[in-house]
Amino acid sequence: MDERKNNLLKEIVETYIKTVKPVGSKALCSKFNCSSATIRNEMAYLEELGYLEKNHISSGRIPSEKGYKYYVENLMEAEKLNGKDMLKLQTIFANNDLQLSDAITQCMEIISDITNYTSVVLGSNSKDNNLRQISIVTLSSTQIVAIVCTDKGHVENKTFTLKEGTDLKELLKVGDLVNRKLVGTPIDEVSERLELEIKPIIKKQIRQYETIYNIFYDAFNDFVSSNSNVHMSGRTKIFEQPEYNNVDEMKRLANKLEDMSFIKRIEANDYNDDEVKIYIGEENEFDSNVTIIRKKYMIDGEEKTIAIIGPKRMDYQRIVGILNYIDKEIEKRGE
Amino acid sequence: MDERKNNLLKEIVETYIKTVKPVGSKALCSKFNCSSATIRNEMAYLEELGYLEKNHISSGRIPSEKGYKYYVENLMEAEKLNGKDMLKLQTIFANNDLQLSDAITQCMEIISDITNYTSVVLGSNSKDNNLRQISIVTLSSTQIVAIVCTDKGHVENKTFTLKEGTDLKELLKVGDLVNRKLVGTPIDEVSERLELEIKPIIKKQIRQYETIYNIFYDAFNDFVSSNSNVHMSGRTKIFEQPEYNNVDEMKRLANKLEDMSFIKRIEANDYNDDEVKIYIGEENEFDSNVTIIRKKYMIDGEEKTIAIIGPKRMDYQRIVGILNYIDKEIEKRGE
DNA sequence: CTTTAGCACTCTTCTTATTTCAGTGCTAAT
DNA sequence: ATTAGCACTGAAATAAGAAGAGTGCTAAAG
Repeated sequence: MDERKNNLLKEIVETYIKTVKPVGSKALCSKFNCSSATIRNEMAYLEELGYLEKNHISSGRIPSEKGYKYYVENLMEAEKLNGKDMLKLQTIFANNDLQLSDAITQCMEIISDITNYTSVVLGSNSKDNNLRQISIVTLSSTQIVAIVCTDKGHVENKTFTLKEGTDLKELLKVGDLVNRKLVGTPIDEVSERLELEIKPIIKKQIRQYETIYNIFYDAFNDFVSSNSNVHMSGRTKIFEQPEYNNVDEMKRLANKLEDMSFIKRIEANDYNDDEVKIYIGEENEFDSNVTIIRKKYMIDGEEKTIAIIGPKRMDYQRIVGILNYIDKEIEKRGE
Repeated sequence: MDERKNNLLKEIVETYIKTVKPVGSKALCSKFNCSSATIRNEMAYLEELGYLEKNHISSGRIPSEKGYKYYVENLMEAEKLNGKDMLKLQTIFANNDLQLSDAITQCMEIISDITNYTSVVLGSNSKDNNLRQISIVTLSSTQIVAIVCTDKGHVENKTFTLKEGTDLKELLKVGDLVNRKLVGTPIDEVSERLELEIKPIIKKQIRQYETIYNIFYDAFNDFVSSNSNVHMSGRTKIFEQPEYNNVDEMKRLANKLEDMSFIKRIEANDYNDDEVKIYIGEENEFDSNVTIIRKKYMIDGEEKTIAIIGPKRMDYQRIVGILNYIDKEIEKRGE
């Protein structure tokens, strides 16, 4: 890979990102001061290495996933934030009355708007949350709400309709007991400790212990399986991208963007550093026909992942620039 | 409209619902024991009345919106629930451990699955909710969660990052004050009373009254504009319907199904009885190319609307049957 | 050894024409 | 009131052709 080959690949990737049309040899002559034949020779070589692909034998070249990856890792220039983009985001962060998490939400909205990509903010997994408090709010003699709050600030609630004659005082008493005994417990261990530590106690003291036990059990169980900790912006924006402008692709993507089991895959397992991470096509577990760029942040005391979902020929520079800019703004807030 | 004309219209509507293909005169001969010419005469008459339409001059007929409406109001037989449908729903309601609202959610999932329509459960408007309780949960010296709960069992929460040195005790004190003074207030009047009744008091007693006041103000304000009270199932199922099987329709619908300002229109203003209501095409405010069938229910003490969104040639009988069946099951529970 | 002009070849896309077919409206006869 | 018959319409499918962008390869030039 001599310098010209690098430049050529860079040029091809960047024009393809802009035009979405296979790049032919003629169009590149002027930029490289040589004939189309020379370009074709180089292209053939890049294709042999697996960086370029053809749709059919006589079409122009498009970057392969490997090509994008090489581009991102070796060729892409240090991202510089587009002035217009920055301006729009600045006005949001400038508003200091806004809670950080709200500012982020608004940001993602803007980003989806100006880029036509879909963006997701994923909160920390319920595993990393410990019980902070459970409150029982009574609505009537047969209706209550159980509200569970974790140390990361997640709140889940569930309304219960009780059997006529259930003793609310007993219910509240058990609530207090849970608060005294179980605060600090990881959310997904609460069920177990409820069974082992709370049940034996209330079995003796509480008449309708089974009904009441089930309420607490349900309240926590819903929490673990809940998905309230995901915020998506511009879910349909990605459909503006030409690669998805056909019925089958749209359906496929729309379905995945609805399905929590897919959304959860956006946050991968091997996730232990602070850099912007780029997952191109097959590299990501969400969908092999998209690229996901993501980064983690500390937002209002909680570790969150922001991910941008776009086509494989996503505007990498721009998105990396934006994500790093957000980082800076968050740091400013922290001071 | 003599009997034959009625039967003809009914037949046309029902075959079109099944086949999604314009209905020609020949296909109906055998059913009516007459020639296609006779059918054509009758069809021409029904078209003149506005019940039928043609795609082009020599195509078969499809029902117009007026035609569907006439069908629904005059021709459709008393809905009878399909046995298979009932069976699937029965098993859900049979599980008495399930809270009613959860059963409903599961139901909607099933309904979307078996019909390929989208379904929505809309909770009551925030206007109808009164403050039941606000809790302040402290997470750290600079982080708190404000949790607002209404008498209908809605819960909203918001995490706040406080300025270093904010007095948490004072914050909690104001929380108590709000609970003492404002419980029972309609949610959308809370802001006003906060300003008029709470602010003057804390202005005297609390040092950082402005910061603290803003927290409460924000917590309630978010509540009013929130949309957590909507649950949608099978958002993408409707795309299986052939009428939306093209890129433009899909985009249009997908956008509307994302947009709260459209979703809210599903629950109309003139909404004061218990019957199943059917809004065909232009009749509904959500989208002129769909039909919305909806009904209101009392679910866990709250009035909720269930709406099914499908094409104009929706299977009216089936959906009306299902919605009425749900009603019966809810009543059973109430006993 | 690298570059390039030239040319045959491939494949897509667009346009146009042709055919087929389902279905209609109208007329005149039953 | 019904129906057979027929001309007519428009959609959909198929085919054929032309244009165009782009390639690979060869042989000559630098």
